[in-house]
Parts: sequence; C-alpha cells; structure tokens
Amino acid sequence: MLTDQRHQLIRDRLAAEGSVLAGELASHFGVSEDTVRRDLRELAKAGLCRRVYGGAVASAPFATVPVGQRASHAAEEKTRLARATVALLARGQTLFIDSGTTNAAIARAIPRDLDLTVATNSLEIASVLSDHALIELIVLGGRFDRHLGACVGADTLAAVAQLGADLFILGSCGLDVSRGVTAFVSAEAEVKRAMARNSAGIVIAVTSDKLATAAPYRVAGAETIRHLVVEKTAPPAILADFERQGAEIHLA
Amino acid sequence: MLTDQRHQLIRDRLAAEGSVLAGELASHFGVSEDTVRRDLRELAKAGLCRRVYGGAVASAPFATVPVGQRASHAAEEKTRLARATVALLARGQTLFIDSGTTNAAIARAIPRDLDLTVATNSLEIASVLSDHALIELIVLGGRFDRHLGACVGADTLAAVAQLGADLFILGSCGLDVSRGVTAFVSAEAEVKRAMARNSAGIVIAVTSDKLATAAPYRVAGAETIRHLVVEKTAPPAILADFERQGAEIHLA
DNA sequence: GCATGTTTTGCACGTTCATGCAAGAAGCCG
DNA sequence: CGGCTTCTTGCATGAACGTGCAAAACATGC
Repeated sequence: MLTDQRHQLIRDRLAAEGSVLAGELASHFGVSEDTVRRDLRELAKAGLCRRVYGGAVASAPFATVPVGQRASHAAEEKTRLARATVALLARGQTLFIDSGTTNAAIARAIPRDLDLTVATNSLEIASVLSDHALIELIVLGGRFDRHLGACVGADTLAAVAQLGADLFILGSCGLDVSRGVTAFVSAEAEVKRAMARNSAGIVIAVTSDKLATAAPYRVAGAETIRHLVVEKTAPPAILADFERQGAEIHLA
Repeated sequence: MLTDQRHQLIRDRLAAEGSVLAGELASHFGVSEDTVRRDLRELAKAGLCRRVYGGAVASAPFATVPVGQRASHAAEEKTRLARATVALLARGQTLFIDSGTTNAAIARAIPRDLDLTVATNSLEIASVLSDHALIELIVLGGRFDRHLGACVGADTLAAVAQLGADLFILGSCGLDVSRGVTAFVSAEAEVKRAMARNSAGIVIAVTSDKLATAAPYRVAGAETIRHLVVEKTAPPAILADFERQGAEIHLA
C-alpha cells in the first residue's frame, strides 16, 4: 500500500463520514497506529483535516477557516496575486471562475464598482460575490464536493456548456510547460476542461510552489494560457518557457 | 466517540432544542456526567452556550445568525419553528429546501449526525450545509437573484426537474386557505412550483404574520400541504381550516 | 554490482490528555 | 434548616500522543 493511496483513502473516509479514528484506521489498513498518526498529522498540516485526540475530523470548509495552515502562510502572496489578476479585468466582461484558495482570494479582490458577469461552481466564491450589486452572478450547480468546496459532475458540466466567457480564471493544481495545467481530481479536471473550452482566454494565477509541478489529470496545454500571474520570485527560466508558448507574464 | 464529535453534537442539540440536561446527555452518549459537565463548561467558556444548573441553554440565538435585516426581530420564533420542523425529518430522506429566512433557520437546526440528501437553490442554505459531512448536498444553480439570495430561472428549473424528493420545505411568502401558498416574485414562484411538483410531500413553517395573507403568485393549493408548522399563538380557527384540507398541524 | 542516500515504517520511551471516581462545596426545594 | 441534587476540584488510570532511533524498502549514483 502506497502512502499516498492511504492518504487518499483517509480523505475519502473523512469526506464520507466526517471523522476518523486512528486505531480504527490502523487496523483497517493493517499498519501501526504510529503510521496513521503520521498520516493524520500530515493531512492536518496540509489543511485537509483537523487533528483531534483519538483521530481527526473533516476541516470545516470556508465558513470557519480562520485556521488553515497553508491559507495563512501564503495569504499575503495570494492577495498580491489576486490584486494583479483583478487588474487584468475590464468592465462588462464575462468570467468563469472555478474553485481554489487562490481564486477565492481573487474573488475577494474584485472591487464593488466593477460590473461583470461571473459564473462559478465554487460556493465560497459565489458567497463572496453575492453582495456585489453590479455583478451578474451565475451559480453553476450540481453535486457539491466537500473536498473542493465546489460543484462538479454531469449537472455542472451541462451548466457550463450553456455559457461562454471572455476569460476563465483557472485555479491550477499544477503548472508545467510540457504537461500544461493539471488537476488532482478527475471530476474537477472535467469542469475545468469544460470552462476552458467555452472561454476566449485563460488566466492563471499561481504561487511559486505550483510552478513546474504536475498533477495526474490534464486540463489544458501551456499554449492555451493567455495571462500568467506569478510572484516576483518565480524562476525567470520557467517564465520564459511559458512566454515562448504565448503567455503574457504578470509579476505580482 | 471523539470528544470533538460530542461537542459538535451537543452544539447541534442546543441549536435544535435550545437547552440540554447534563444527565440526559450523559446517558445518551454513554459517558459519565462529569464528562458532560466538563464539555458544557468548555462550550460555555468558548461562548457557545450558557451554563445553568442541571445543564446548559443556547446562548443568544443571534450568535449564529449572520445577515438579514428583518432576521433579528423574529429570530427566536424562527428558531423555535426550525426546531419543530427538523423534528419531522428522518434519516435517509431527500429534501428540497428553497430560500427564505425561516428556511435558513431550519437548515441551521439540522444536526450534524443526520444523513440526508438536500437540494437547495439558496446560497446561504448551501453554505450552512456545506460542512455537514453526512449530507449529500446538491446545489441548484442558475441566475443568482440578490433579492432572494437564491438561484432562479430556466437553469434552476431544469435542475429541479431532474430530481425528486421525499419532502419539500417550502418557504412561504403568504399562506391562506383559499388562495393557498403564494409568492411575491414570478421567478421565485416558478421554482417553488417545480419543487412542489417533484416532491412527495410539502412542509411549510411560517410565522404568524404570514397566516391568512396572500402574495400575487400562486404556488400550490392549501390541500397539498402535508405538514404545517406554526407558532403556538396562531389563531386556532385558521389552523382548523388547514387541518380540514388535510394538513397536519405542528405547534412550536 | 555495490555503496550511498532517501523514504517509510515500526518500536520504545516519556509525556500529555480524556475520563471516571471520590470528597467537599454550592445550589435548589420544601 | 435539612435533605437532596448538582457542581467543582483533585487524583488515578489507561489510552493516545510525539520523538528519537533503527530496520527495511526503495531509489540513485559510481
């Protein structure tokens, strides 16, 4: 059994039942409790669950996320990226915005006096934009995935198919010149692909840790990226590669 | 049973019933009363309840109520209605819940250990239920109406049409025996009608001020109501009329 | 092919934590 | 006041915890 597989199964269990017991997982996987504790510690560190005595509970999504290890330490960078990304938007445009913490930061950075049409499958982003009076908000419904904090599945794909956007603000899990934009979950990748297909341009804002990494599911090729927003500290060599593929680089 | 889970369930119980008894909780969870007292002490310290002799009571019901200008003055009544409505639910059921402050209160009163499938077009209700691990949540997307805080329109209708529910928790704008259930906005009424059509039973929880009033758009006849949850102070004559139409009356 | 480094896992250690029990203090009711 | 319940505090116990370490599995480089 691969460590990563075990992690995934624990995440599934958390999503399905809301909580897990260390001892129960240990006997279920046939490993020691120490190993399970290590797993839980790592998942908690990644913000995927909350560690409690005896096991772990699913971390509440955005509602009560003053915690969130990775949300806080990278919050400042994400805010900077968000501001730079919002600067690319023009009034009257139609956008797709999918889920992800960076995209949530972008939604939060959208000024209230910018009139846009926004279609999103992320509940958090929809909530953020719900009181922007000038934004025409389209919620892309479907089965809600707690991992992603967004809707996925056939209903979501059907909703996306009926729309077209000027820009797609794509929350990327991994970004590599040769492998392009990639995602961790199949259902997530499907929605991203549909949004990409129905958009005139793709905008990606990523923190440096996502650069030159790849996740299993392919979403779009590097040549489809129109705007790439990255931190100032990003390796110039990598950025040059993307630039050769036609992307416009924006440093935040 | 994880300590954290117990705390969570006590909080749900507090939200649903308004008060808890130490001894009752102890036998319910199978722990000593000392443990329960410790739990209650911690919850009280965190400001999540107020400790009283023999148990604890929910601290200000406003604590968890976020927005909504008129939500405050009738909050307590709505919470009572919500508790009584949740008591009608059974595990494994599929529900439609549409928008409205009363329905939002009902969603908040749903305990975390109740597994349900819930389809809603209200963004607030979706957010509330998004961290209930046992609830299969289906977001009914479409054009977001800021006035309603929910999605309406053709896309929403199409999403509803694909589903069927055991119960429809209908947020009523006006309720009158002869005119039935009515709504203020055409688009809202359309969604309610679609949900009513695809549900085996209709549940309505209303404050007294909605009784014997009517809004322009007709949603469903009085004879289609299966459960009617009202305040104790509701005029018996009106309730008798609904009872004659086949509704089961629940006083909160 | 062998040595080296890395990762994963299990075990032993001392520590922390949740729980229940006992004893005394405090609150409630007649 | 007296009898009762409920509460708090201190303490003991066992379970869960983190850490350091070593063995094993695996990859990497010469």
